[in-house]
Amino acid sequence: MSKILIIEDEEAMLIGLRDNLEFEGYEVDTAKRGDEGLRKLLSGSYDLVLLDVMLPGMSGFDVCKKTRAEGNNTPIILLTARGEELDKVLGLELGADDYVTKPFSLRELLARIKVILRRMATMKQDDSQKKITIGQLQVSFDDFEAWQNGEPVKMSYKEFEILHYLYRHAGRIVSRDDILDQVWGMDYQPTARTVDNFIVRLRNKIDNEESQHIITVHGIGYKLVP
Amino acid sequence: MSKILIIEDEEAMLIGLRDNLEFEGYEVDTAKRGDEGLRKLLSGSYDLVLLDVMLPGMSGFDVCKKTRAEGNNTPIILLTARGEELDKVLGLELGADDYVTKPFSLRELLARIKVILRRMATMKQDDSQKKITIGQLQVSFDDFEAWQNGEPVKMSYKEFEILHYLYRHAGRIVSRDDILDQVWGMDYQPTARTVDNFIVRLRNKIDNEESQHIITVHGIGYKLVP
DNA sequence: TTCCTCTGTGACATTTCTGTGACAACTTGT
DNA sequence: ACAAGTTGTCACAGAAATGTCACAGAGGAA
Repeated sequence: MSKILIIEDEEAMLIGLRDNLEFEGYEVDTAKRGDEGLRKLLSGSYDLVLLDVMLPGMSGFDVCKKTRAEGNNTPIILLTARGEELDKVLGLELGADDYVTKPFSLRELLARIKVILRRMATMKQDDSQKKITIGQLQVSFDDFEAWQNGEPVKMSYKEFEILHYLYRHAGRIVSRDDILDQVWGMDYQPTARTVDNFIVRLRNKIDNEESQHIITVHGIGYKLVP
Repeated sequence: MSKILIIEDEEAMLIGLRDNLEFEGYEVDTAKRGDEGLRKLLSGSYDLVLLDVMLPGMSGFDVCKKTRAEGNNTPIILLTARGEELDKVLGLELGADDYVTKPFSLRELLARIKVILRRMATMKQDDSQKKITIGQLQVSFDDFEAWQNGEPVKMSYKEFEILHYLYRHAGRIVSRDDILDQVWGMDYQPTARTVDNFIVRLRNKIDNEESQHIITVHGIGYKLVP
């Protein structure tokens, strides 16, 4: 389910929103200060943010501005008080996606949340096909592209094919012969040791000291754990 | 300037909106009945529609629904009365882009209009016959013209076609065969190496030392990054 | 015709990818 | 602990793919 971050200093409002959103099935995180909220927003991956304008630490407008300046496009709904009308315009031009005016009805807020989440969902589909993550590597098998925290990583065709085969059989053990048959085909095949060499190259891109994702099963083959 | 259609039966509201929008520089057309509004909407090409919910002839909801059913995606802002709150959700799920609740402030409405028109403007850019920029080259595919910082650059027909194909698939990898099929057609085709040669010629016009826009994906094909 | 541009090809240079062998490190069974 | 078998890893050479250039026809314009 969608994760929503609420940045709001008023205790009663915060609790009310949180409870209602959780009741609706959303996963909710909260922050009471502007700077704290910005930090959470930028670190965690939220699907939507409810952002009060009047905040200690840093104003909602500044949170909004800085978020966009960081290249983060998480949808933001501003919670404004009556009489901040001029600010509304500003707020929307600042990069917010929508706003509601206090006092607002819960139903209205929920409707706007639904609209924005739906819009996001439809936008996501086309802007990239499936990007999957294996260890510290993000991979798009359709586009033959790979990244490590945003930075493109070079991978050869064979490397993609072998990783793809492992991925399709993730959690199961595959033998070297399986890989040879599937990736190279029945006709011509190199040594089984060649597979080991490709495994090394893949490991260099996927694993690090802490986490091992391509597991050796001694005497049998390899296993990819996601 | 943007053309806005107002569908609203209340005379005072209609005139007030029209005058204000015209004052803001928009070109305005109006309709007082739902069916009349739908007809205008479908025939004329408006950039945005303000649509009242309570209308003689046909309700705003039906206008909205039928518009979308016809495949028309003109942005629609619903004008709803207080107490139609539940309808709001419905309205937005019906294909409307936004709504305001009467009585609304003019500034709020103008802000929402600006937001939607801006969103549309950024979406439109690709399908218009604008001059697009790839690297250090500006191209108009409709006119078969190209420039480098203002100076005309000679490009052959095939070069345009190949670049256009790459551009239409920008960000995605296209194989040499894809290009051959799309640019030369299925019947007669030159060598795949011919594609490479054209890529060289395009690169000379597009890339420079600092920035590479036509990327080689070894073993697969090429990719244009904007 | 003559001159020009555009296409497509071949040849060669350069880059990238594959596959192998050698040796080190590890696992397993005794 | 030891030997035998497996796997990890590296450097390197050959293979394959790509970059690049010069040039020859094709076709059009003067």
